[in-house]
Amino acid sequence: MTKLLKISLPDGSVREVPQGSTPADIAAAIGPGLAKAALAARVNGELRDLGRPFEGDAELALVTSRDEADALELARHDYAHVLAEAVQALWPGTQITFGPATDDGFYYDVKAPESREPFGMDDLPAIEEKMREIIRADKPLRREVWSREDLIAKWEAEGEVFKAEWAKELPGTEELTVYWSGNDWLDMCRGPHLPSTGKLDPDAFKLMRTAGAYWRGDQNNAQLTRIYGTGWLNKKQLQAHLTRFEEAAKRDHRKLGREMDLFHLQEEAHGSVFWHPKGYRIWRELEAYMRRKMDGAGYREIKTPQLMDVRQWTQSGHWGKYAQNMFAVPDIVPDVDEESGVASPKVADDAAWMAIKPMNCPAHVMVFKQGITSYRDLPIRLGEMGCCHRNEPHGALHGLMRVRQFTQDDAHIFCTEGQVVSEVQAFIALADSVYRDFGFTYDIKLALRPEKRFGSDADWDKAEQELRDALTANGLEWEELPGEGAFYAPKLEWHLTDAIGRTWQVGTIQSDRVLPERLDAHYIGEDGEKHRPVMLHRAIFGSYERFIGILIEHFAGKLPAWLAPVQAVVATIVSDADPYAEDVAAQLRAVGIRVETDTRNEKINYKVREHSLAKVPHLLVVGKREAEEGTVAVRTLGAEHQKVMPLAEAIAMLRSEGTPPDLA
RNA sequence: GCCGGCUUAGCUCAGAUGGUAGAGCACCUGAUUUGUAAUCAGGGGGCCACGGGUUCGAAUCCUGUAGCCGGCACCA
Repeated sequence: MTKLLKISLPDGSVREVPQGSTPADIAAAIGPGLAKAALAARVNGELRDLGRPFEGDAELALVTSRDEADALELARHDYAHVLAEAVQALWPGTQITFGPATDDGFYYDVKAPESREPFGMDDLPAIEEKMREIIRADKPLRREVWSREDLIAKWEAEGEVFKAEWAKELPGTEELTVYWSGNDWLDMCRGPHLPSTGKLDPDAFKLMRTAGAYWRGDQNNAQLTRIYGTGWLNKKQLQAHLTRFEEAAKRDHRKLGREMDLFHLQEEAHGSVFWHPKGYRIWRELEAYMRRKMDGAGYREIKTPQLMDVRQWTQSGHWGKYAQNMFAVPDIVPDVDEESGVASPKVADDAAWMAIKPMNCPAHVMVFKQGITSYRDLPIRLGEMGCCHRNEPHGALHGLMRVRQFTQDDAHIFCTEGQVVSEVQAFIALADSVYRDFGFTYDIKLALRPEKRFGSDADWDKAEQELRDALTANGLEWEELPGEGAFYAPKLEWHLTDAIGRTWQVGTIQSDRVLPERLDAHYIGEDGEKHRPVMLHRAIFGSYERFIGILIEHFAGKLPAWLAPVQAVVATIVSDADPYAEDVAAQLRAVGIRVETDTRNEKINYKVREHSLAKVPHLLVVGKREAEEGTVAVRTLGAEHQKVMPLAEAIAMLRSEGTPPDLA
């Protein structure tokens, strides 16, 4: 007699079913509605196909579209498969590789057949149409276990060199599976999948773009075409996503930077920013804010050279590791032809080379090393608004977010072994207070030792544990990222979440025992002997350029009043009010409010529109009435109506709103 | 750096099939003195990214370079 399997359901009930039963059978037994709605199953917590038989007694939870995270993951994975099937149906000879789900959809990396060019945007509509066909055909997705040899043979027979390569490396110990789409197409895949392509909504996905991607993420390998799509459970979700996508485009800092006249970039200095008066005003406010924060936290600000002899960078290890990303400058005087004024620099073979600093650390160690430091002086916290240059790969440059010249809110804390945890704790608190002031929430990640690194394992163990201890002491949770640390130190990273849910890595603290060693920094301990200090590298904004870019996108250009380049505009309705407008502006200026007047001969509608688009927080409209009564009509950005108030009240309001959060 | 795309006035963009450029906004001038998101009229403005080639003739075709855009790789 065959033994019945006991399947327990989330409601606590237990069903007994014969061997070979599947979650789909249970769903059908419960009711036809559930049978139709079921997309997959969680069997003992593991997400599985509906049609995959139980292997023993189990806890079962059926997954429907109400289990959104699971349902989306399944749908996106299936969209990816359908995408690959569609591309191969349209262009036989296309090689397929991988196609995972992403945060908002899916992609598949493919290689176009030799007979045609790589796929491009123009191909997307045809592929989408073919995908819809496959979805409407409601092809069953069937799991099958294959031997490794059969898989390799299949891929080799079909000229799928990437798939064959991968199959050869799959561990022999694991059960290898394929999924059929109907009876005519299959892909090697761990699964799980929906029961059939018809469970996908043909109107809930959209192919977004194509891009190059390397096979297995290695730039020495073949370049494939990655086809990106966004995929959802229904059309409404897709629409909502596309709207969000447009929203993100509207707040693009490159676009707003031009519209708001904050900065520009140009070919002659690509990757370096030309800050305009309004953009630099934001910078100055941020810098003043950060100085107050750092002064208050016991940092002392220094300024160190832009150019240092390459010897210094060799000693620190940066020249060896990053020379290709550094700007090197020969220490020479170019010949100048007196007549023509033409300079012709020649670099002698024995010329001394200098390099523009790509970071501030070695220079800070040099400052630390001046004189003799006692343990009584520690910790020493040296801060610098350090302007650095890195010759980034050209394809990496992106507006303010990735530049070749940037200024960090940098600092290095030199401390004893025993002070590390409390210094990290203090920094965690400082960073928190800053991010709160800007209205960001964040997640903290701990990046652990990379494969290529300096320093002993014992030191790495200690350094990583100190960071964990500091987080624990501050009652915080974190995620660990193996292999992501810097070559000299593990790091904590602050990942901010902005107003539309995107994340940005900004702040960091790294506990470094390598650089003090390499540059021979020491202090005199209680015992009168020389000791190595630990060096904590840390930044909160990261770089001013990038942080301003993030702020622009976070606030969609509508910066809080304390950061707004122009905090108020006094606009006149009739020219009779001009003298009063100037008087109002003068009074505002006298209390430190950044104000402009607009007395142009234009309609008030025109002025309101223009200053609203310029994202000026407050518009003070004055006409005959206000001039006579000593009032202003205040129109706040985003509001549909205005409020008439006595000038004194308006000044008080603007002063309070324009006060930086740390001074409020 | 790699793959694909793009580059026309300050900005956003039109300019099949080759015949040396156009709109809106912005700017300037004039009129208008206006009550909360575009007043009207006139005017000026372009080495069509840059270099080479094909052609009687190139913004249009070919080619090289640069920058930008979307990714990839990189990110001390």
